[in-house]
Amino acid sequence: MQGAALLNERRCVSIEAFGKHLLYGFDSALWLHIHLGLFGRFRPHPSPASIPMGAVRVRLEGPAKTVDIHGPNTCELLDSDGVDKLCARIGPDVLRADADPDLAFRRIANSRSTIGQLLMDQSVIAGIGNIYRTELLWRCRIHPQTPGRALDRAAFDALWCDAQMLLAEGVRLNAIITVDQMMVKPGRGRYRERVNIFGKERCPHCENAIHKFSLSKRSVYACESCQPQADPGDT
DNA sequence: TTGATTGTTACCGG
DNA sequence: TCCGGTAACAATCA
Repeated sequence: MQGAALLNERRCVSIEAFGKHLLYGFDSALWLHIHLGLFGRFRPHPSPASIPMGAVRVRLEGPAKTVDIHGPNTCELLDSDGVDKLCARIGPDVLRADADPDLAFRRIANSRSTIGQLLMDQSVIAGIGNIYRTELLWRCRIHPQTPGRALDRAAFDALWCDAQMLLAEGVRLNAIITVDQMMVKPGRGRYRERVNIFGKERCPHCENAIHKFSLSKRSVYACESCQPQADPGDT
């Protein structure tokens, strides 16, 4: 936070997103790097906003709106060199036009780790979180414990395309929605009606029980019937 | 009041 | 070099 004063009265001239990392470019060649992590939140207020409430790390003030950023995982100032280093360690972002899916495929195809773990590794593919991991793999009929090297190019391409589509919808509706035919944002509440198997007990496709287990220290769900595990001999 | 959780990184050891 | 495990940190909700 010691650098925050450097941005006083500065104008934000560009905003970039690399996966879940946000970069606000200022006319002073400085970048504000924000990662919201698990708990970070943007809270908008009409301008002029009153005194910040709670643990506000950054306030971005415009003529009409003011946005307070609470509880980000990362909140720091970077110069161009720092931005280059950050970009170098983030894998291709499915939502970016300049993303290179070949790079993601090579990293997956050369890894003994499971696809469930690899999808959570931001240096492999950026932007996919825990809910999208479960939902994408279910939609593509891939078991989370399939080794990366067992995934063929066609399966990867299907996964990449579905991720592009789902994440774009997520941006459009500002909500994680992975069920088909939900073109509008549902009302407030939890995700139960927005997802297929995450946090569910039954598979909507075959009605079999959903298996919950831990992968990369996070809960993952799978339908053992719709997402059969690869024969260990295949790897 | 407590536990779970839409995430990431550093560090250590095998 | 790769990978697994652990710890740290953040805020909110049921």
